[in-house]
Amino acid sequence: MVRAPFYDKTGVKKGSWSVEEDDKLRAYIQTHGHWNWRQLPQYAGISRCGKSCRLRWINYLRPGVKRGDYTEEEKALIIELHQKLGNKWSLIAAKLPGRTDNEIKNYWHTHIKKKGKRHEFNRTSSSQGELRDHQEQSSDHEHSSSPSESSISQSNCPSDHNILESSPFLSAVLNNSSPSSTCTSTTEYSSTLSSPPPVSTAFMNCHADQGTDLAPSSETIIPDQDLSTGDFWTEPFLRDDMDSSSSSSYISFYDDGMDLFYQFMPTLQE
DNA sequence: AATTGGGACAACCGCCTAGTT
DNA sequence: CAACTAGGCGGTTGTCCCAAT
Repeated sequence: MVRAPFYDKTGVKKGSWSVEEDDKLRAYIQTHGHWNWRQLPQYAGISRCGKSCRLRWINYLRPGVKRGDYTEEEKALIIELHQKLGNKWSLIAAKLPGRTDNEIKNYWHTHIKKKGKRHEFNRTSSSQGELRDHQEQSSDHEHSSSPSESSISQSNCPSDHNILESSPFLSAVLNNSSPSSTCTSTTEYSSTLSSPPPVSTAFMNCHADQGTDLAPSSETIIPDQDLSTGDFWTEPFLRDDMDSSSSSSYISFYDDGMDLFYQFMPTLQE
């Protein structure tokens, strides 16, 4: 299920995370916050790239991440929000406490989309010759989003109320449209949790830890030794409290012929 | 019992955007 | 204003698990 650990040519570890790595990352972030993802692995003593650390923290290690089966409310909400937002997984995740965009994305691709295709197939095989061309198009070009598909979606997709009215939970969540009203998206969570210590404190903490378990290993590159390369080792102590999730307006779009799926969505709620 | 094919999901990759210089 | 950097997002891949054959 996970990729076997290996080291790339630059010495960066890839693949599945070990318990030890998880512990190091968790301990470091809980102590210092993630003041700079790219430099964090150096100080945490992890041979990973910053992106990998960020992903691991956001999706698995940070407190409050919910694992396991989805509730009926969550399933319905995912469907509903995907209908509204398209593949904006981070926005969808923002409405699902404890769920991450990656997890929702996986869930969608494995569970819901599959269901939708089944319904689509049943409908195709039962009759509806006029839809055949469109459906073949949908399956052959999964990421197309033609105007014709959108128009079909607009005219035939079920009302939001089908779901909303069936679930007080959904109503409550969806009616609360303010991005700042919840703190569940990856972006928002990092904004709130990661408020780093004051710069000087963070700096002192990091260097005070050089001799501890949290210090970089002797093999790791100390950032200020490598400034001449002109790469990302620049200003390390930046605030990380920008909230980008609320700034991006999105254009609702649908892929994979999902508009047809939405036609049958009410029947998927069982 | 062995094989196989699909499901599930953790992780990676590449691109985009916002902020900074 | 252009170039650069970091963070974030969405798409895709790799691999384990398990049911079907």
